[in-house]
Parts: sequence; C-alpha cells; structure tokens
Amino acid sequence: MLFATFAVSTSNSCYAAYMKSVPKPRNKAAAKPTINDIARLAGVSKKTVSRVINRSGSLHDDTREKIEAVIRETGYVPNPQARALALGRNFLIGLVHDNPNAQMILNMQQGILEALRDTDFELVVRPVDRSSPDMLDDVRSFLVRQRLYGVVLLPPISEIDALARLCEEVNCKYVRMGSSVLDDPDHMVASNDRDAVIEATRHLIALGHRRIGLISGPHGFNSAQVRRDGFEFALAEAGIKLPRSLIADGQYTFESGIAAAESLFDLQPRPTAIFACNDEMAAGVLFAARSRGIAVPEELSIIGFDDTPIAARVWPPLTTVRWPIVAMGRSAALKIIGDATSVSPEDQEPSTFVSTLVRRGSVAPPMK
Amino acid sequence: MLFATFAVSTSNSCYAAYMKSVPKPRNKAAAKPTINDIARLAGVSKKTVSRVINRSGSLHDDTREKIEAVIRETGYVPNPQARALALGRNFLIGLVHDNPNAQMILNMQQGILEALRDTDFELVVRPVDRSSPDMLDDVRSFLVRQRLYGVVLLPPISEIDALARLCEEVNCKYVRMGSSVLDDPDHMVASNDRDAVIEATRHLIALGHRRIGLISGPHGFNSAQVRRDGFEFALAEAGIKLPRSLIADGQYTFESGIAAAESLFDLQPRPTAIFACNDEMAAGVLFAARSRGIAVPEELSIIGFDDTPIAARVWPPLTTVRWPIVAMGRSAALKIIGDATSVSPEDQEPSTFVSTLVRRGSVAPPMK
DNA sequence: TATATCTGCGCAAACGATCGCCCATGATAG
DNA sequence: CTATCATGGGCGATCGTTTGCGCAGATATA
Repeated sequence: MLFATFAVSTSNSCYAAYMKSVPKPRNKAAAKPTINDIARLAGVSKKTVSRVINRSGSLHDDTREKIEAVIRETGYVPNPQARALALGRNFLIGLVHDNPNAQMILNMQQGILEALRDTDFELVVRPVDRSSPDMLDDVRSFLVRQRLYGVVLLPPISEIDALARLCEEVNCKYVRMGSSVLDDPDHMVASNDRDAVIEATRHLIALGHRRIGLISGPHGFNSAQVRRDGFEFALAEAGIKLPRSLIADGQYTFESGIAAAESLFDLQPRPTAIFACNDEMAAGVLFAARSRGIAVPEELSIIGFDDTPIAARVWPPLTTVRWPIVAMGRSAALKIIGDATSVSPEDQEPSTFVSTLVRRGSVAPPMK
Repeated sequence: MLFATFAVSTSNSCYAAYMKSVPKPRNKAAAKPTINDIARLAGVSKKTVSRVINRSGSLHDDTREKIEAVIRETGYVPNPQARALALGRNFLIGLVHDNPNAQMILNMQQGILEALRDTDFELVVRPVDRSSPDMLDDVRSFLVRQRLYGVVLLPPISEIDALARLCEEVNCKYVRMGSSVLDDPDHMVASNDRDAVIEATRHLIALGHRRIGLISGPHGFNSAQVRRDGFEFALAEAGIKLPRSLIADGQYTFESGIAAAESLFDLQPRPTAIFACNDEMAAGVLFAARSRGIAVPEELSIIGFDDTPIAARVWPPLTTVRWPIVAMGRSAALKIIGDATSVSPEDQEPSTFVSTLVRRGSVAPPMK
C-alpha cells in the first residue's frame, strides 16, 4: 500500500472510527493520494488542505508550508472530477467555431494549448452550425452540461452578440476573436485588420497600380466589412475612384475566389492588381489566372490575407497579410484562465494584435 | 505554480446569478432536474432510474416506460461530473497527436466529432512532443488525471507500442491510426496505402515513364516505409531498375520536398516523373520545378499522397492519392464508444479503408 | 480581570451519480 | 401446502472535493 510508510501524526479517534467503518478496500491498483491522506499526514483537516490548494482564507505560514511539503512529497494532485462536481465548474476550455478556415482553427488550437500547457485545463473542441436554428440551444447545453470554465469564440460566430449574452447568462467566461476592436477588452482579442489592409493597398498604389480589384468576404462578416473599409479608405486617400464593377463578392472559399476572379478578368480594361480578402480566395485568383494564361505578377498582382501555409506554397508565393493567430489564441486563453493561475497576475493580456504585410512574389509594378 | 485557484467571491456571485436566472423562458432544460426528482416523479428509487439510464439490470417494461416518459418530459440529463466521479471514468475522448500534417489533424477531428455528435462524449485534443523523454509520462498523467474514456492515437506516435501498452495499463480504450494493417482490428484503423501507391506508380508506368523519382517520408515512420515498399514493388513488377540515386529523403514537409526535388533535378538525365510520399512534399516539388522553369506536367509529372486541400489549389492541380481520413476518424471514434451507445451494436466498424488515386493535371506522358 | 474582536482551523453536509447488498413478490417444483 | 428460486426494486454507502457554520485560543481594549 502506498502510504503505509507515512507516519500518522494524529491519533484522531473520529478518523479511526471512519476508517473502521469502511466496509472493504477499493481496488488499490490505482491508489492515488487523496486530500484525506494529505490532511492526515500533515496533521490538519481536509478544509485546511483545501485552503492552501485554493489559496483561500488565511492560515499560519507554518501550517501552509507543512502542507505544501506533504503535497510535494506525495505528488498529490486533486481529482478533477471531484472538484468539478463540488465546484459546479469544470477545468475545461471550449473552442467553439463554425468551420472557418481550417488552418486558422488549428493555429488557434495551438495558441490556446500553449497557454494551457502546465495548467490543469484541457481544451474541448466543438464545431457548430451557424445556419441551424438550434445553434444557440446547442451551445447552451454544451456550456451548461459540461460546466465549461470558459470558451473561445472564433469568427464568424464570435460576431453574434446573442452568443456572448448566452455565455454571460450561464456564467461562462468567454473571449471573442475578431477583426475589429470592441470596447470590451476583457472579452475580445482582435487584430488591426483595417490598418493592415490600408498598408497593403498603399503598397499596390505606390507601385503604380490604379485599377485594383477587390474580392470581398461574405456579407454580414465583420472581418469582411473591416477589410473592405480599409481598402476603400486607402484608394480614396490616394484620390483613386473605385467603380462598383471592381468589387467582386467572395465567400472566403477557394472556389468563390476563382469565380470572382473570372468576373474581374472579363472587365475591359482588366484590373492590374487584385486584393483578395483572404488567402484561399487569393489562391483562387492565381489559379484562375493560370487557367487563362495571365502571367503573375507581370500582368496581374495579387495580395491575400491571413498568411496561411498555402500562401507560401503556390507559385509565385503570395504577398499577404500575416495575422498572428497563434499569439492571439494564447492571449485569449490566458484572458480566460488568467485569474486561475498565479503567473504574473499584474500584466494584462493584450487585446489588440498587429497584422503585418508579408512581401512575396505575387506583386510587381503594372505593365506599361 | 502547481494548482489553479479560484476567487471565492467570483464563485459566490456567479452562483447567485445562476440561481437568479432560474425563472427561465423555456420550461425545459434551465432548472436542472436531478435523478432524485426523476425518481420522485416516477414513483421509484434513484437506483431504478439509474438502471434505465445505463441499460443495466432487468426491470419491468411498465416501469421503464414510465421513467423514460418522465425523463423525456423533464428534459433530464445526468450530470457528467457526478457520473465521472462515481464511475471513475470520464465521458471524454482524447486525440493525441505529434504534429503531423495539420490538415490531417483537422480532418481527423471532423471525423471523430461526427461520431460523437448526439452522444454524451466530448473531444479533448492533446498534442505531445515525441522527442521529449517525458512523453510517456505526460500521456499517462493526461489519461489518468482526466480519466479518459478512450483515446485516438494519430501517426506517427500511433506506431509507438509503448503507448498502446500504456493505454492498456491505465485501462483506457484506444485506437491507433495507421498505414498498414495490424492484426488487432479492435485497436487499429488503417488504410491500404501500399495498394494505392502501387496503383499510382502503375499509372505513371502505363503512361510511359521509366525514370521515376521517389521522395520518401522520414525514417522510422511506418507510413513512409509502406509507401516506399509499394513504389518499389510496382517498379520491380514492371521490370524497371531503380537506382538508389532516384530515391531522395524527405521529411513530410514542404521545404524538404523542395530540397529533395532539387537533388533529383540535378541528376543526368532528370527523372520524368516524381512520386512524393505526401502532398506537402509534392507541392514542394512543383514549387521547385517552377523556380527552375521546368514545365509541369510537360517536362515533369508529379504525384502526391493525402489529397489535402493544397493539392487542388496549386497549378496544375496535383494528381494524388485520397485517404479517407474523415471516415477513418469516425470509425475510430465509433470503435471506442461503440459499446456505450445503443446504435446497432452488432455491425463491427471497419478497420481497413481504401485509398484511391485522384487524377488531376500534374501527370502527363513523358516527352519523347 | 472581564469582555469584545479576530484568527486559524475542524466538523459535517452538500455535490449528483453508481452500485453492493438485502428484501418483497410471484412462480415453480417437490 | 410449503420450500426454493428468480426477479424487480429500494436503502444507503461511496467517489474526492468544497464550503457554511461554529468553536476554541490569542490578542486587544477597558
């Protein structure tokens, strides 16, 4: 038996009676120390051990150190299931998303997991269907049943205010990932997409491009709106008129990028550059250009957004905007578990991250 | 520090908020009924309710139907935390992986989540570091602490026998994903990579290719070995000699594909076709060919493996082998939770899946 | 010295299921 | 007609924590 060698420092008759009342020993194969063992070895009560574990209440330094020593010595780890039951709250962080870019989800997971490493938290992933009328109920039952400690909401569903209200209602911490800064830094991690798009568009303009096409994101997406705003601002700033025909609707998918590019290619004269609101669509533009024999970047410059792996794998590699998703995921997770871990509680996690232009081979000055 | 802490005041206030939110619009799931409520409403004991929930023991049809009616009526859902504590087993499925292809992880998650949909199970993701000496201990503490119901092991770490033994030891169900069939169908889901590679290679040979290069996967990977075996088998079968110089080492990464392609391009004469053991490396070959001005598929045919999204997004789109990862993930999850769900317990989940050749634009007959 | 105020700490009751045992009931055999 | 058995169903212990309440003992104030 694991603890037979430990000295029992108190002869508590109540405890002895308790031990005697146990009808039969459980399977001791998975014998792990419980809080009772720690209390017995330290000569205190469970409550006191719980106090040092949860840093609640005040207690003598001697007592605390004694208990901490015993914990360290036995390698005691509190049982998460029992904690969850007593606390009514689980040590799980949920990642709720609605099938946006696959690479983005994975980078997000990576960032969150980095923050959760060496903590007691685990990551639970949960895709939802935004178009389903039951979506809110699904999420609600997910949060309530699993008693999640917190959730990270990925765009585009992070833009649904009802979801945020739901989290408040069921008392679940949450962080919304987004493309524009809300006035709620505790529940929001965002990037400065607008500035980055302005920078990208200025880059094209500086090279001499004047007929620049835009492939937008789907309607109703905040990120799509913000990126389009930045694009239009940069053009207006340079005094360039933007005819409606140069704006093509996209759906953030490769195929929609191809379709949008086809429509832009049919214009007379053709745009000399295209800004696509994400890399998937930019890859579609490149694909469509190749199909038509349009040389990139000689006859057509392309800029994407996201800097997903595909941007660097196509030929020519795409100039794009790098979005620090991993760092944002880490920050989001730290915002949620921040008060539960004792790692430097002072410095606030940043809420805004800077996206930067990555110059590769898909951009060149326009032909004369 | 070692343990997470809770702010007591937060916990209290949220409890109050939760209690206040009980007068709820929907009469269904907000006020969570307990098993005691069900027992009282049905006029039976907790134990009997538990019997119908867990399908254990035998009991009168009248009793069962009565209880089921009450459960349906009240929208009762058993508390997962309490179940986990009493059962010593959580309703969580773990996905343990060591950073292989990102797209593969995501497809895997999708497949598993499809199987878990409408069950009480959730998916917990856990990346590990295979090169770390603590890897086994990390996984062990993960399994033991979270009391996982089961885990899905992704390649390449699925090939580590010690991991499988560890799962047995801690009494955790597991399924290993792989590229070759082991003799343990209960714990293995595999695809017939070898046959698929043979088919792909035969395809190249039938078109007239004789100098075919191979970019292998990293040493020690079973999938790499199996794919290489298939390649060599198909060449031998056609009586084609394979000089060692036509085999280049790859690491399953885009960059290693570029490097391996460069070395093959330096050969005199150059190979007319290259089989890369995954799409990432195949994309690297295409990238390297473009850099050198080698026309694909006119001067060089390329075949990849996996059919990840990138294969269809580059130009020309890559001929590749499609691996039914999503279906395999679903099957793996069903193998684990199969006996816990009442969905047709008779039909065994398949252990072997068929990979098929997808013909796209990166293959053509060799030039004369 | 007596009273009031803290402070550290323990007892025992939740938390919400599961499950070992025991009992009641009706059927069947001797 | 009684003894044995099979079977549906209940009581209460248990899983390992957290926490409300209360009680000593120490310190401060009058």
